[in-house]
Amino acid sequence: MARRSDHTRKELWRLAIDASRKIVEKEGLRGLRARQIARDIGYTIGTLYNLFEDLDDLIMHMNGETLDQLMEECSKVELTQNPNMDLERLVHCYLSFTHENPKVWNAVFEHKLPENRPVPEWYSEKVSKLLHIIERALAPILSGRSDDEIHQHARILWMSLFGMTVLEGSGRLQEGETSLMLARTLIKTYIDGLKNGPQGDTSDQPMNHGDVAKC
Amino acid sequence: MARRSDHTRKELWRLAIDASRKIVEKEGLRGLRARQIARDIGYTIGTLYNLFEDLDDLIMHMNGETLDQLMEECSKVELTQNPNMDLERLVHCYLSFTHENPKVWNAVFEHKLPENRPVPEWYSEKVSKLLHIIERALAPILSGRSDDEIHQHARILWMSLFGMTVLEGSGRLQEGETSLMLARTLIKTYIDGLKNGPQGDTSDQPMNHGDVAKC
DNA sequence: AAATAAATTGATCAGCGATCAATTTCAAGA
DNA sequence: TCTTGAAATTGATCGCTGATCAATTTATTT
Repeated sequence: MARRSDHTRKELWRLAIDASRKIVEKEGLRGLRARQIARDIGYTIGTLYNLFEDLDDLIMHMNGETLDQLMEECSKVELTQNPNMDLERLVHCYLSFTHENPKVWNAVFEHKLPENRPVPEWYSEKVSKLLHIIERALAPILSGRSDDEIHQHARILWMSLFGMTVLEGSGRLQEGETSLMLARTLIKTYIDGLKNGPQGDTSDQPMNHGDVAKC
Repeated sequence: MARRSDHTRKELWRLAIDASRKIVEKEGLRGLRARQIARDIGYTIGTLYNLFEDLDDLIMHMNGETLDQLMEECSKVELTQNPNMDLERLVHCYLSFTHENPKVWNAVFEHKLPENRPVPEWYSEKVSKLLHIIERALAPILSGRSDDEIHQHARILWMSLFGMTVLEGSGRLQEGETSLMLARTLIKTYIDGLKNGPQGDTSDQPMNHGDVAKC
């Protein structure tokens, strides 16, 4: 009963990813099954494997779209030249998104490619673009410093936020604790540190990797 | 061929967890199979399921022991009253551990309990103990502030570090970028922010959860 | 020695991701 | 309009997986 003209390859791709997202929304990444996806879109497993290399591939594309969506939201934040305010808004945006799509967002970091399988370039690029927004917001405060340094601080904030949402997503926050609260305090404190910190004392900041000391 | 007196329950428990750790060290959490564990310890699956509720239970215990080990390492760090130095040392300790046991450490956050299955209390307690070390190191700098606030800052730093190691573990760091570098910069900047930050402007810090603003 | 409790086995189940020969569909060429 | 070949689709099939549980074996208690 092949039905080649029911849907184009692109349409099928959309159907599959949308169906996957819906499953993940309900059941989490753990509940995602190839057979269920196929059933939901009215095709068989074989077709699914004609569209995607394997489930990992499908998940990467689903997560990639999640990053796209977050990117789109964050792009709506108009940057002033006030890093405090800009970052506050970006954080709001970020956390609103993760709160509205908790399971889908969790899937982004819950999923791990098998050993020795590299993260596709197109995926890394999506992450880079998100980082670039933070960099632009952070830049005014670091006008005197190198691009590398700005980049590093942006990444630190990004990773920190990331850590919060990971722990929030796995239910590790405490009673009355919100990632929004935590993130606000982080941003505020970190920016204070950037503003007021001893700029001279950065002797070993650039490039001393490798020599991780023993405890 | 039941061999009740070959090993006590506790010995079997040890064997199983040690075998699991060895598998994870080599293959990562993805490669952990009940049958393989059973084979490695010279028993059958049935026995494994007599020891643990299910694989999730076993993994939780394995990860719990990983937290214990990290705790033990961090406990060796003698705290001076210099937060900068103390945290630097703790971070070294933390990152040394994660670098020496990358896959085992990854398993701690890669694993997720099924929906609606709460994190066991004994597990959360292990995390709390680790946090408490950071709190103690951070306390001198925040002598004037409430315990809650100290606690919050400690948790923020913990979660931030966590985020870095997660991303490092999944190979998302850049060329020439080390979590040690990033963590150092984070700690330094954050502590600067705590020292020099506008202490009066903490109006909305305690308790305003719930109202996550729209983007 | 008998009875009881605990540990251990391994066949078994339902389900999984993945594969691939066979089939069906569609579009292009004669 | 008929033929042909490429692409899409199917579904049976494979080798796994985590989990279950009646039957068996062992150790302890009475």
